[in-house]
Amino acid sequence: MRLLVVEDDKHLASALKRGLEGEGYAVDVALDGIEGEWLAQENEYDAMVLDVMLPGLSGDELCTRRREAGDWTPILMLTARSGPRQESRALDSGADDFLAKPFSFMVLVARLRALTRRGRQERPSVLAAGDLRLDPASHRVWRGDTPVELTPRQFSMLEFLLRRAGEVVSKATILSHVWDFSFDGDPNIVEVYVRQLRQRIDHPFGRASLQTVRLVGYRLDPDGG
Amino acid sequence: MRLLVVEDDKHLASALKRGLEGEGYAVDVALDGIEGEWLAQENEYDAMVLDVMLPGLSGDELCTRRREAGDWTPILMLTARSGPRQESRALDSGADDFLAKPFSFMVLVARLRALTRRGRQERPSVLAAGDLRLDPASHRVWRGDTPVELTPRQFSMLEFLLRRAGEVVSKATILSHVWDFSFDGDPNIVEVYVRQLRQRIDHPFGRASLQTVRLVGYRLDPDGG
DNA sequence: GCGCGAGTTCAGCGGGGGCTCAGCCAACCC
DNA sequence: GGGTTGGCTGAGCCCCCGCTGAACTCGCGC
Repeated sequence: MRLLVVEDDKHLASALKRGLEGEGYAVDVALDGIEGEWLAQENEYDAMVLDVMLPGLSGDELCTRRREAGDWTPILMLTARSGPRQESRALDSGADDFLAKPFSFMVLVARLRALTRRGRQERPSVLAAGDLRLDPASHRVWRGDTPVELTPRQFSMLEFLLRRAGEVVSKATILSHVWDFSFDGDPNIVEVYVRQLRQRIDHPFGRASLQTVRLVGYRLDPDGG
Repeated sequence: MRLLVVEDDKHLASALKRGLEGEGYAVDVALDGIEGEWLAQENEYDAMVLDVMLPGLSGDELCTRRREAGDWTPILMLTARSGPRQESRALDSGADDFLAKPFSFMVLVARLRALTRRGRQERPSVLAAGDLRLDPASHRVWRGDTPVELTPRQFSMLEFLLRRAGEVVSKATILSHVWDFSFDGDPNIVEVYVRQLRQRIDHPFGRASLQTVRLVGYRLDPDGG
């Protein structure tokens, strides 16, 4: 069982490391969000413990970004004080559990054990909106029972839209998440791919799941159109 | 299947490496305990073979420390002489099995096979995708009733793909699991082996079980094509 | 030594996916 | 209705990725 602890308070961080190692975990520690994200990208952990307040990249953001990257490692968030605001934000961003500081070490261990036992199986293996389904692992898409062929870029864009089904997503957001950060080409590319997606997941089936919200962006109907 | 061998006798170490690679394992070698611990920390092996007597850090100590770090990779310990003292120390330190020098290579392979089989919870003895079957123990492959001849590396790659049937696996993932860490050659090698596999398990049977997912990787059809 | 087979490297190719662009159309405002 | 703005469309170019065949190395057995 390998854990990642992201905590900027050095004292707490080393205490957690020693304590959790005593419980039989292998523990990696990062002192800020940037380093944490790097480690999370490069390694496969059985669970992560994130502080909400972090320099560089907050726990919330880090959590969101891991989920967007398709990483469903169990995440336990440490919130500064038991404020319902922080707690709900933590869960919204995709955390599996949270713990308010100050906390008892035994409670932390118990929660972690629950998380790692629950483990990996119940990650949403398939994203869906109505009868539109996408499986990130096998890289395949269906409308109902009909398989749909998509190019990698089309797939990546649909995956992103599905993770935000029901929300309106701006073209800029799509650009920055689906295209490389350094992309500085014609933003029209988003429209081009919207069209390609519609031609593959909507038109042949007489649907309209991918809606235009003029001047704002696009919205994927969570019911599939 | 990836192994770590920690053995300070260079002659024996390289013999083990070659022999085990001939059995289809990817093998990393460390010549002392320190290097061994480093590699064990940084990588996830399917089993480790440790010599008891090692410069730097003895096999016993290394074993103990891996267990303390929460690493329960199956460990086979090589003891210098069949002394009950060494054997019991080996098992006490958390090893799963031991073998007294001098030993027969066939016995080593058999014990390793038992360990890696036991390791993950009761994996099926025969891997299959549709009518494509692979038996890790006897090292044989069939398409339907027709036996298929594969070289060790081809076999190892097919075994890995079968264990992840249905998923898309990237070339980098394949490289790191089927080749050992010191390999830094042309990644094109994966494409070459994909082609060889297709020529043996697909083309003669008019199948297409090994699919290319452009820019992402390869996927073995869990139904065999 | 010689031949063989496995593993690896390499260069060329062919196609398809990514992206651009210019023109068209629909919506909104006056 | 006319103008303006933003989104849609279809064609086309280009380059990257994956495929392929052949050559080379190395170890091993005869």
